[in-house]
Amino acid sequence: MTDAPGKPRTTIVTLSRSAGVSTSTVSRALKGDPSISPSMRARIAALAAEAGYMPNIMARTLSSGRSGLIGLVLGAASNPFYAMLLEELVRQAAARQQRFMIIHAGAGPIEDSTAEALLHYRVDGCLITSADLSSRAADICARNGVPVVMINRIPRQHASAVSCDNAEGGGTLARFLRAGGHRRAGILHSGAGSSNGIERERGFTEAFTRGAARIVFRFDARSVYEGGYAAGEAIAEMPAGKRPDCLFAVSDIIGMGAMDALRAKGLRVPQDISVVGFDCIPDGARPHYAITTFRQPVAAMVRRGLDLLAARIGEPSLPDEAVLLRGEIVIRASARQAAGDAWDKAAG
Amino acid sequence: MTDAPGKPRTTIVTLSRSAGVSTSTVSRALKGDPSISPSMRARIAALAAEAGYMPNIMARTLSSGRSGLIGLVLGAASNPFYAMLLEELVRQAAARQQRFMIIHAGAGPIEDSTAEALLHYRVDGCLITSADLSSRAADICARNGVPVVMINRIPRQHASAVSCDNAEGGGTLARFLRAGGHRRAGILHSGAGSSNGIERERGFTEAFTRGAARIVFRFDARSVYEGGYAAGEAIAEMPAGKRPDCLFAVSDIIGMGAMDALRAKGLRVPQDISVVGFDCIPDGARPHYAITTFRQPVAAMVRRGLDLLAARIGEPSLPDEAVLLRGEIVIRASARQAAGDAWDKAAG
DNA sequence: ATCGGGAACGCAGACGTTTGCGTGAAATGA
DNA sequence: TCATTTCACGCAAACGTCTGCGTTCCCGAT
Repeated sequence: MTDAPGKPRTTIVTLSRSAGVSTSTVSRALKGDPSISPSMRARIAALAAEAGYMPNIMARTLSSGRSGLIGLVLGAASNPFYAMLLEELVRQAAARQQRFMIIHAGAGPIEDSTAEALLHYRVDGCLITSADLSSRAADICARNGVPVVMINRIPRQHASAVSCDNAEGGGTLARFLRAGGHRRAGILHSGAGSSNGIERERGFTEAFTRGAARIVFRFDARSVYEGGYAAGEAIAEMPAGKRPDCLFAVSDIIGMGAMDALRAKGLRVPQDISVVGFDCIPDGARPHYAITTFRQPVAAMVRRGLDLLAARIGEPSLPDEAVLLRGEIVIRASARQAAGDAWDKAAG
Repeated sequence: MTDAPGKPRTTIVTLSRSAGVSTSTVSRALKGDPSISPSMRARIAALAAEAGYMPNIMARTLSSGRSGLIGLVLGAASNPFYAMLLEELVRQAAARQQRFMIIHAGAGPIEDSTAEALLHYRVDGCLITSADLSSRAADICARNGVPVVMINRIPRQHASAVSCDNAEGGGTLARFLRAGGHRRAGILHSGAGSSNGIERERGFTEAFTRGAARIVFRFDARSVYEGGYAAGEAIAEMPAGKRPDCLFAVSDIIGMGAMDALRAKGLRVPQDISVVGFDCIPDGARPHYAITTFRQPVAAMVRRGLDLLAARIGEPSLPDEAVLLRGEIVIRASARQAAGDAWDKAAG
């Protein structure tokens, strides 16, 4: 079965024999069952440590139904935001003794056979982080009673979700731009498939369009740098009078593309046109971009997401829940702002 | 145990009963054992499909010792190269009916408890993609007979590896730069901990330093954008006569940082100084950078890596193997080149 | 002296698959 | 026609852990 040479992995049975007790006692002792005497518990713990005992999770899963495995659907890695999210997820999950099984990574659609793997492995729950609205994995989970939590996404039926308050973020950015004297905004969105983008744009538009201020330009940048770049080129082509005086990109990566295109065409950012983004990805902090943006509270989002999932794994009948976390504006050099600190006060 | 309400998951036992045969027959029929008659096989397959049967991998693992899970150690996601790698890995693994369990992601060290999870879950093998030389996970695997394959890394003891021919890549870049008339090179390396960087630098130096050409500058850019930026600033400070006339960054991300810094300080790339990188990450193709680089054959590397691993899972006694794949230079605008197509000929 | 009641463990079945050995029956060869 | 294969399938023992029920022993309270 395993490697022929004589290493009979130490198991609970091995331990029970060398301790002269039953396997059930060993099992219970190892997980701190109060019905085992402290002395016995200590003795078994010592034995286990000495023998280098490693529990066989597969066996545990088979017996108890709990695998400690969480299915993970990851968004397009071309957006550094998901890289951030991934690292934070893995870190926090490990601290909770949970591991991720990757179901999918990338922009493409999820094949059925892939999504079903999630059932084969009896994952305890499933985490979906993808702005993409359609998700086969979520359906399969829902049909089979596997709790689903979405991070960075608006909840769908049969799923809990935690995301940043996208509308509020868009609104904050809009107020900042207005305070900086901008009245003609362009919006670089990411199509109808992205729930985040839709919310951000809604919040922005509502807060921006007061008085004479209006949205004078919209462009579908598809959540990729190239899309933003194309938008920037289009804007640069416009006659100076028609051009927006500021740009709201629903994600930093788009905004960065736009900035590069504008500059390549000879326009100055922020002197000729201001640009703000969303997400606060590390790349946006580089001096070359220094993009003003809205930071999503990634660590907190991950923590709440994992909490939500853990709760539903423990008690599957819990109702779906959507939590919105507040982010914060990060002011950098890519957008002109009002003189003095008027904004600081207004921001409260 | 599972959800109380009446859904008794269809198992092999269920199927065996409704088919009126033994469980062993069902098991064998489902996996195409030739000792089962075609008619029986068809009948059982139909039954399984109809009942929506899903094998319980945990039970299979317990019995057969093979989990179909591969442990994955991922490098720092701040380098987009690993994002590329991840997507390709997940895609190809899924096609082979294999899944990844994430052991670690990011730059930080791997905790022991994390690495041991890999034993708890009885992973069939382990894939390590990280330029970082030290790796706790590899040791643990080696000690427990779990095959290890490293991608994008020089092999260590007890591990197979597949990587791009880094030295050859460095050499190619060096010859390209020489052909472009450069004689004073600066090298932006990533410290002694990166086996890739070391090889790339070695190959570059050997090919570049002929005749009057020499390496006039070295800088540890730690594989991050900021490191490259710092290097660029340092170079811009140098008196014009002392400055290198070209820069070899052992990874694109470093080179991009350097380019931004040089330009911010008023130097022109490539007019004042040429810059070449390594990896061919998508970001480097952006018009703003257009960095000349060396493309690693990622898809092929992943394929060979998975092959290597599969072979060793099947036959653990196979000796370690190191495979080097040839990459190709990608010429863009960040480096001056010789007039005409002299290079094309010389490259062969 | 009897009884009720924890405390501390042991028994044994279950979880769902896999697999080494059978074992009848049909097919083959002489 | 009989011995020998080959075919197709069944038996049952793992795999390692969990857990619902006992069972024993010891104590303090009647």
